[in-house]
Amino acid sequence: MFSKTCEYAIRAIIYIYNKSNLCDCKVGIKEIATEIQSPEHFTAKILQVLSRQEIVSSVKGPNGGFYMSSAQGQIKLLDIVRAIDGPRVFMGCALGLSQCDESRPCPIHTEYKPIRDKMLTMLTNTNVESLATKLEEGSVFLVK
Amino acid sequence: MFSKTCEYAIRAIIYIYNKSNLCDCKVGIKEIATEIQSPEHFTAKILQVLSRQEIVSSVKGPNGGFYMSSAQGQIKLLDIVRAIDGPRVFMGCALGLSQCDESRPCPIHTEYKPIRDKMLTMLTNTNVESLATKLEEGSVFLVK
DNA sequence: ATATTAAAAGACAAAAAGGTCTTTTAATAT
DNA sequence: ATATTAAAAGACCTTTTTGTCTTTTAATAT
Ligand code: FES
Ligand code: FES
Repeated sequence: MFSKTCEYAIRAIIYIYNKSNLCDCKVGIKEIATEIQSPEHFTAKILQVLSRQEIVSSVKGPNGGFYMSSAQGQIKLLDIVRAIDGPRVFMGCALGLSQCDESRPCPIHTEYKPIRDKMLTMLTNTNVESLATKLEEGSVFLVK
Repeated sequence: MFSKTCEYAIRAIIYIYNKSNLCDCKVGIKEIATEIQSPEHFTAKILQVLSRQEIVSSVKGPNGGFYMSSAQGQIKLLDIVRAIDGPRVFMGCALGLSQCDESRPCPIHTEYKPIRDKMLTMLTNTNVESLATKLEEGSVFLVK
C-alpha cells in the first residue's frame, strides 16, 4: 500500500518524536536505523527530505542529530506521505485513468472511491503524537 | 494503489468479457490494447499470465483471440489482483513489519486494518460481470 | 498439406524504486 | 582556531517494474 520509503519514513518519525521528547535530546541516524531496522544511508536520505519540509528538525556536529518539537507532533501522516510520494497520493483513479472523475468514472470507481477516501481521512486525522504515545505505552511496535 | 500491471489487467479483462459476450466472438490483442490504451506487447504478457490461471481463455490462429465464458464473468477482482501481484496482496503490515499481527501491532494497525479489510472485501465481492454490465450501459469508461 | 493468422514465449531495454558508499558542509566542544 | 562530530549531498549500484521487439508455436481456412 505504501512505498518502502514511506514505511521507513513513518517508522523513523515516530521513533524520533518519541525518543527526542522522552530524553529531551537529539537522536543520530545510526541509532534510528538500528532501532527501526532500516538501511542506514537510505533512511538518512529520507530524513533529509523530511527535514527540508520541516517535518523533522536536525542539527549537525557533536551532540547533533534529529529531533522534533511538540508542535511537530501535530504533523499528520498525510503530510509525511505527501512529502515522500507527492501531493497526489491517494487521489488517482484505481484503474490508472488520467484522473479520477465522478462524471467519467472507471468501472470500479463506485466501489473504490469510498475506501480511498477512508484512507485519506485516516491519514488526515492521525498525527505523529498519538502514534508515539501508543509506542511509549508499549502497546505497539516498530520492528519484527 | 494497484500496480500498472494490475490496472491494465483489470481493464483488459473487463473489455474482453464485455466485447466477447456482446458479439459472441474472440478479440485480438491489438484491438484490446487500442481500446484500453495500453502498451500492446506488455498487455499481451499480462494476458498470458491470466490465461495460464484460466481467468481468460484464448485460441491461436485465424479468428483466434481472447474470450471469456459467462462462468468466467463470476471471477472476482481479487482473483485477478492475486494472479498478478501474488496471493499476499493486501494482507501485509502498513509499515512493513514482517507480518500484520494483532498481538504485536505496528503503530497504525488499529487505524489501517479496517480500511485494508474493506479493500479486501470489495475485491472479494466484485466480479467481472458486474463491471462489464456497467460498461455496456455506458455509465463507466475504460479510457481517459 | 500449406499458407496464414494470432497468441505464446523469450530476449532486451528503459525507467523507477530501493539501497550503498564516499565526500562535503556545518555545528560545537575543546 | 582547531579537531571532532554528525548531517547533507552526491555518485554509484542493484533490483523491480514497466515496456519493446523478435521468434516460435499452434490453430485453422484454403
Ligand atoms: S475514476 Fe477510477 S477510481 Fe474514480
Ligand atoms: S501490524 Fe501493521 S498493519 Fe497490522
